Amino acid sequence: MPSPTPDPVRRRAPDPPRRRADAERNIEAILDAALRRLSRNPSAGMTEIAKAAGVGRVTLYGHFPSREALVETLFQRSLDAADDVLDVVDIDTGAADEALERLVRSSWRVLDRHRTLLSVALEVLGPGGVRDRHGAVLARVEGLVRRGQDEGVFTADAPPAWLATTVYTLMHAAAQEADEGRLSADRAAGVLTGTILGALRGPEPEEP
Amino acid sequence: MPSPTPDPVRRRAPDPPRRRADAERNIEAILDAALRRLSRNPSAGMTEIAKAAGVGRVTLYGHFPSREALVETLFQRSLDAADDVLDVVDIDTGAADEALERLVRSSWRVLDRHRTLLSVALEVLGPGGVRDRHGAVLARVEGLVRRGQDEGVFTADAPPAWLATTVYTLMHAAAQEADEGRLSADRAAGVLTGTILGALRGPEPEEP
DNA sequence: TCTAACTTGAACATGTCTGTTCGAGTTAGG
DNA sequence: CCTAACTCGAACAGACATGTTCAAGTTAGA
Repeated sequence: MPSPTPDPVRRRAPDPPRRRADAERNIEAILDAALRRLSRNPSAGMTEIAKAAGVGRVTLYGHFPSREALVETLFQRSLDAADDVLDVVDIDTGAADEALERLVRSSWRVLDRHRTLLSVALEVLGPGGVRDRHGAVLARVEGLVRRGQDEGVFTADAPPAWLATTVYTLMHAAAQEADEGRLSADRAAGVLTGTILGALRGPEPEEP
Repeated sequence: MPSPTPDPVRRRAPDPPRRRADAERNIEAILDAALRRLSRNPSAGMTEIAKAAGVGRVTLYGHFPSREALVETLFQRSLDAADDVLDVVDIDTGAADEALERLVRSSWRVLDRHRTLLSVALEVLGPGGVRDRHGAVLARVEGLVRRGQDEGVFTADAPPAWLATTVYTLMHAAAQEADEGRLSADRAAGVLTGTILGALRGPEPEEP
């Protein structure tokens, strides 16, 4: 049987089906490699991923019964990671614009790895749950935006959902630009937060 | 011979190899359909595109010898269209922020259709020329940004290339949000220009 | 009207991707 | 050290995409 033990992680359930150490290690290697390869090339195949993980193709299928299952796990992991960041950054404390700056500075780099993953998930898993699940994490940012609007530090002329998308989008863009060397890594963080804060502030109204 | 006449357009050369009217019509239909299908699903195949264009698969191959050739034509067309917009919008006239607002309002909708095309071109044509050719049109926006910085209406704390990317990225995002109904079409233009102008203005410095 | 240009479905060769199975070899861990 | 867990290459089946060819039908346009 190529199948080592039941299944790897699914959803937020650790569900630890005592696996051997090497299996555990390989699963990790596979997920890492998959994330890397898929964000570079969204149509990377199982063979390519297995090779990048330094693992046989059969082993890959042993842990993930299908490409879809692999993408699903990857996607869920990505969402969990985002959730963790939002927890750790303590999004509800302090002035909204300062909380946002903390958020941006702490996670724009990580977001890079996950930037193409959303489109892959959309293609493989279908728009069904994907939109909603991704929307759920965006909603947390949206909450922060709304708080900022109440505090008067963000413009109230734009819908919070749009401003949340703006944050997300610009973080992606900065990560990509930095990744391709068009934005120097050390200036990136400062420039990005400046741009985002400006965007959320909106255009200054001419008349009071 | 399934091949009607030489080739369809290539590059900026109209090169009109007298085609019959129906051929001309079909080519147009194919390009339209391809743009539509590919931006919805980047890995759409020739069969899918042909069907969407209401044309036989053989006819499609008659006009475009390969999928790559089709994407290439599509990509070039897209660049040409962008260039035309930049011409028509008269980017070098008036205050920089006003010129930018004209640009955004006139083309954010069109950009929607072309949003996924860049990634398709990257995958099919390779990063080689694609980056440069796309960069060339971005450079024109960058020029406008630089002018705005000189005039003092845009922040000088961020590199012009980054601000140009910001404009491009936010236009994409708005088009997508509007496309999926999360941003009402009538408010979209105003909200988007507000966000972009704010982003280019940057964060207000606390002290003078 | 007459012809060359054009379109078309079917069928084909080729290739790549996905999953699966087999059989034999490693390795973790009690 | 012994066994169950795990890995791996090779080889398979099926699906699907790309191009090509063929032979017969339509249609534009002079």
